Amino acid sequence: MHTIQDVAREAGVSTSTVSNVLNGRSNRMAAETLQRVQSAIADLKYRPNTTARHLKTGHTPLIGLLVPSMANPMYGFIAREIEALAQERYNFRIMIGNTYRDRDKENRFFDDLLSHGVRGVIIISSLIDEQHVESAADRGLVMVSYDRRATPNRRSIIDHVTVDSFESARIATQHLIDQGHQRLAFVTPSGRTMSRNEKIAGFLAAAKSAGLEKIARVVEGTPVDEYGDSMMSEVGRAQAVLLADQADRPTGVIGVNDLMAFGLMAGFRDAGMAVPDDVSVIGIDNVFLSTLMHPAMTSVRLPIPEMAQVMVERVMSRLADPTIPTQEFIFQPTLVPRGSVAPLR
Amino acid sequence: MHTIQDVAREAGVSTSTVSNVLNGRSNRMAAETLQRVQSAIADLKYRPNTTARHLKTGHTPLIGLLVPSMANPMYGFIAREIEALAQERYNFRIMIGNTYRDRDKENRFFDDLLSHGVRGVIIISSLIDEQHVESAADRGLVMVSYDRRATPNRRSIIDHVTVDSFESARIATQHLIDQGHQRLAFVTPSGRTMSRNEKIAGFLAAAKSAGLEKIARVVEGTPVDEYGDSMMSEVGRAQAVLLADQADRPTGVIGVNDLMAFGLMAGFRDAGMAVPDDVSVIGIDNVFLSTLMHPAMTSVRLPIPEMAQVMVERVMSRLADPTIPTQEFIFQPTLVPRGSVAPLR
DNA sequence: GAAATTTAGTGTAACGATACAGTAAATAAT
DNA sequence: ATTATTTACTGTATCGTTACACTAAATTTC
Repeated sequence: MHTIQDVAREAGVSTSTVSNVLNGRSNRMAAETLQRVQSAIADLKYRPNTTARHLKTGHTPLIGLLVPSMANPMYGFIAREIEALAQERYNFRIMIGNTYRDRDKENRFFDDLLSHGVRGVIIISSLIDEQHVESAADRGLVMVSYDRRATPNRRSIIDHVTVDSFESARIATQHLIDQGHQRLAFVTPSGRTMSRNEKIAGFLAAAKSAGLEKIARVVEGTPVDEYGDSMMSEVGRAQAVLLADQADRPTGVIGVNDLMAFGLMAGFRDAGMAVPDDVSVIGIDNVFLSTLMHPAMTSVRLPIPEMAQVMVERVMSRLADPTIPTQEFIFQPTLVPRGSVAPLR
Repeated sequence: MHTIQDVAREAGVSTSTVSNVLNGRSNRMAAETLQRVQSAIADLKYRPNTTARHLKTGHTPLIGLLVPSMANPMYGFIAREIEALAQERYNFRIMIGNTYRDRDKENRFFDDLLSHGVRGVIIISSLIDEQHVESAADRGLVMVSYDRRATPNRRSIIDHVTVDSFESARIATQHLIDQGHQRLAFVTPSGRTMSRNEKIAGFLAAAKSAGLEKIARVVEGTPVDEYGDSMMSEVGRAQAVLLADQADRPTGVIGVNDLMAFGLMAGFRDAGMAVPDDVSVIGIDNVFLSTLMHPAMTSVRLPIPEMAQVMVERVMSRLADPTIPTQEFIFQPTLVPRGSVAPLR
């Protein structure tokens, strides 16, 4: 690996001049000098040392990305979008970590990010309490949070980019109601997150507006542990078997997300029920796998590419100018009807 | 953020002494001094600047991870395993990138890794030609390659950790043969990778040993573009529809991987065929979603956690001592029978 | 009791870049 | 013709660490 000094020597100029070339200040030199420096750079295949740059400037072309689990196809999809945008549009790379919705793991990642000098962070976490995220922002991190609403009437020091979770569950529920379903259930793993709470509220609101609030049920399964969300489906599967066994079993079931709903479909089948003939199932996320299920699963689409774009733009803008006020961006979900929901017989 | 100087001042010692404490050379000082430094560190909540450390020592606790696409659940799973191990066991973080099986993207990532001073790299890529990977290793990267065999009779400068792809396809095919299937097809997207080639060979070998080589067919679909492997299933789906339309259509079909096989199952259903009654389908990878399919999909398990562990251990060992000779690690796959394969009627 | 060794530190030059002040020569202004 | 300004650079301190050479005092050895 060559250094800027090698280039300077090769081109017969000072390191300052090479640095100027590197940083686009070529107006300060003769065209011929620029040429010489450029060919020296090319000849030596010189690439600036990001670490040294960083130490001097305080900036590093890296952003942190915290996801609950990369093994969850939804987060894999979001991560892919974010990485691609950051890389192609801004030449930034991604430092990624699994946090398993664990506050301590999140905190440890913040520490590492700080010690690496990384200042831009996108965090996918929907833990109820975001105190630790706020205090990480206090320590200098430029934070964009996904899947969480801002606290109302309170100026936050972090950006929030989220889908309207209330609405996503509401339209899923409404879809079931529109198909004549009355005995409704919403299934979630145990352990409350902000988006889960909102979805529950959306579910309940839809049920209530149809006069169904008395029989609408929120079913809380076992917790989803750190093994990253393959558990999610298993929880759904187990709950479906339990639900199927009940006399007044629901005819329309909403999964807190697609993985849960996949599990629900499998579980109902395990219990001898047909989807959608005996029970309708709907998920939220619209991961690409929904179309591969049998029947293809009805779901609620989240505009991930659009949201990823806003998240990346936001970190980048606020990294460039930290005085920009934070904002909350709320995206609207849309229903994607497929085969797992049928009219009530 | 405090620096080592702040700590030195606070503790009333030199920065050298603080550095010694930081690097575990506490034998060189009085117990009382160690105490003072430690409490200064705690009081100031001091954390060493990784960047400055790196510039000085040439080491950075970061490894690069190249995956074709994080949106592919298989790679998400592998990435999760690798990240967790690197973090928990070695306190290393991960710089990740999607490469879409594109040599230029891989090369650009190598450049960035080098400029960031990252030396340990795990690359998941199975491009036929690994010249560029070798030359990245020449430039100083400690490489561990997944899903590729080493070139026979040739000492490589990169480690290879892979499942026996030939065998994975062979046992999948043999399973179909054992169930009485004779008209076999192996479906892959167009574009050859090393592991795809080996799987094709394994498929053909199994067919041949059963005297079926004349009718065994390798079906190559359209290419899978950069949109990261949701395409994979779509290719399978389209090919299944095409296959279903043929008079001598296969009764046993192997997908190059689970995503492909998911698509195949969906496509056969689209064409009015029942799985497994009319056609048996088997995948390779055994992603957790296989169990959620209807019917649950038979697949071939790859020992990912074990492989991830070897990969991480290998980068770490060779990072510590680059003179360690490279090795090839080949893991054996196992059949996981489920419901998508049935005896030929 | 002098010399040798150990203990408990310290001082300073790097690592590879950039920022900023400085400068010599060329050109422009009056 | 003198001064002012612009052009085209260069020198050096600095970012936060660590490595290594160094030292003064205390202890051990002979």
